[in-house]
Amino acid sequence: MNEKTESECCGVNVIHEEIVRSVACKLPEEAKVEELSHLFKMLGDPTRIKILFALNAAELCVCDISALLSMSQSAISHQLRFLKQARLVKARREGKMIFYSPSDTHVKEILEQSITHIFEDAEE
Amino acid sequence: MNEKTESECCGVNVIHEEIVRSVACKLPEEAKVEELSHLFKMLGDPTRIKILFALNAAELCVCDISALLSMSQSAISHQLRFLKQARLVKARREGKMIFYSPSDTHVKEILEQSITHIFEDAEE
DNA sequence: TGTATATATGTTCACTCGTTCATATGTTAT
DNA sequence: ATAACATATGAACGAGTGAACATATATACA
Repeated sequence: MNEKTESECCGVNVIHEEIVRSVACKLPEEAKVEELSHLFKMLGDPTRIKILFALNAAELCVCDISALLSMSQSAISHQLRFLKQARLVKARREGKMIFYSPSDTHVKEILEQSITHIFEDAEE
Repeated sequence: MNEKTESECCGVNVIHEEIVRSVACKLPEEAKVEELSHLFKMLGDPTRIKILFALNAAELCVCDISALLSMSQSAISHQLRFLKQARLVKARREGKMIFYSPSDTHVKEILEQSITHIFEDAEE
């Protein structure tokens, strides 16, 4: 159990040392990985996905989204907070209401590209 | 609290009924939303993202990934199982070892596009 | 000032999920 | 057959999180 190479790090034998070393250089920095996974965590919830799709179709207030998705105002507000913190949506106040809209077009593109992925999977 | 429109569904007043109705038609089906969120859940973990980046750089066996990420073989194997179930990676047996690689290029594109999103956010 | 409305937030609960430990499966070599 | 190795899997523990309830803030209007 101890005949491993010098690049050991966790008690596991490295089978293809050179390849592992070259791949290690190509991995993105930890901070970037964290940001990425956080973005995907935000997208990894059905409610938030529906909200994003809805906002891509039209600017909406919290109450409208609640009605649209048949969910409580509180639940929607909580999710919008997360989406806002993740800079996926932006808010605009108009009197008593606050209207939400996508903060940029990247999310929409990511969603569309992901749908493509699912489609092609289903067809194979 | 009861003067809502006929399109009520959860006890919330619908402010902009027409808009809500038009947006409702544009929402993807529930099944598709579930698939999407499941895909993003798979991407919403730093370990899995690193694995995907690594596999995009080179075909690797479990042991190599373990060494690369300084994590136990069991942990990597579990994550690979999820990624395989989600059809994000595929496996190829060669003797005692099993080599993993991306199942298609969509994931790579999604990852790259998402990095772009993060980059532009950081620059603003 | 009051009340009503629209949204935000704090707390709690239940559940999901990533990790670890121990064990099982499958392959190669002896 | 047995032993060694690479990987898979089952069980359990702990952290994270979505939703619901109650409450707080903010705006509009009387």
